[in-house]
Amino acid sequence: MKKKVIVGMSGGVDSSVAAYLLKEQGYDVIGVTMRLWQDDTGTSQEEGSCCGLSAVDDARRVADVLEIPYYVMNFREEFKGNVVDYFVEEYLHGRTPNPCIACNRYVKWEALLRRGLEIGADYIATGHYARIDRLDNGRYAVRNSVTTAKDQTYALYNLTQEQLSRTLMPVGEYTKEQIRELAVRAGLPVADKPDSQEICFVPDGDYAGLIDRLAGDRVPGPGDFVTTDGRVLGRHKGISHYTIGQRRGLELPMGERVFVKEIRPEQNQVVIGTNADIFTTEVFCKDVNYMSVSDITEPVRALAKIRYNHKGDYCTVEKLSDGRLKCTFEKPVRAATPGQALVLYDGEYVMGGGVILG
RNA sequence: AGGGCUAUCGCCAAGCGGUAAGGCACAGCACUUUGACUGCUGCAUUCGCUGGUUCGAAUCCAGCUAGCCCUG
Repeated sequence: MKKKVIVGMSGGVDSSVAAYLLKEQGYDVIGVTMRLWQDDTGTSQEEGSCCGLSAVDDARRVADVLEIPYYVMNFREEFKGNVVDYFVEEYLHGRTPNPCIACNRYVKWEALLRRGLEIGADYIATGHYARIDRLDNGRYAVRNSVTTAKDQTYALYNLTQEQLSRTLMPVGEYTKEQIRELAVRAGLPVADKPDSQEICFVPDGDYAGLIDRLAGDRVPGPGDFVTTDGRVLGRHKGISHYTIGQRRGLELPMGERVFVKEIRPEQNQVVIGTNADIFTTEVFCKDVNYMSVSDITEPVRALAKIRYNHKGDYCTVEKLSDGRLKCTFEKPVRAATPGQALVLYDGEYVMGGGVILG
């Protein structure tokens, strides 16, 4: 009896090859594109989006070539509630969200997986550059892709054991180059599509416009730029326009480069400092998801990534009585940003992670 | 309205008779799952204004204007 797998197809090269590989491996493959954001009017939405019109067209063509069943499923509500609203809310509170992590956990691996199970699937699969292993301790953990250059484990730290036990990521065994070659060899019509870039529901990068549209008068207005010792340096455009470590767009001619050191939502202030001012050695995080380990009972040394694309630095992780994690880095890290994820690594495996606190 | 000082790119600031440094800001591009960081490129034919001296002035001289300080 063939195992049935639902492949989330974005219309891009990676997920297309994932479907191809699974079929080659003997699975009963069903292609699904998730309708996430695009509205019913069918307007705009260009390439680079994971949920636009071209995505559906391309995915359908790939499914045709592979001769697998293909469906478009509507997840707009789930996406709006778990990703977009969260994204906006975080910015309103002066934090910097990572929507892809929320999308993975709550939309792809919760809504899609549930829907897949309902139609009899055994697994869900995606085109992520990561691998999943079952460890000796019985736990499932996301493992680095064979290419460190294209590693996407950071965005997957929040998946549950249940979700991981039903997940396949065939693309993690290859490099991006090999994936493109496979796409060409398999005759997939998307072999040379460019990688997507921006956050999919803000393709033009206009965060402010999106936040204005969704939050309206709840968007925080202008306030003061201040120094740590309370000196007012100027006016800012509203805290949702800034993130920790940001330099550009401040419009503060201080003679030297200055950066956002802290955002104080309750006082509507943005604290400014020099580059040296934004390094910290201690980072706290909450909402911890444990992956390769079931818990952290005593201090442990681990590599930690503080943002996507951070190469990682070593720290000692300690679990506090309230469940939060205290990470003490061996070397100060730059611009730890509330709202972003801190992901811990145990060798090649994701140990767990949480959300950075202010 | 007596005396002194200063006026150079959006901000700060070199320059001191030989044909406008630099920093910050800003813009574009690259990179990018932080509107991040970083990198690259660009950014005063012109030096408060008007005359004068000189082969040649932002640099010297005169007047005017503006700001600051002191004395009334």
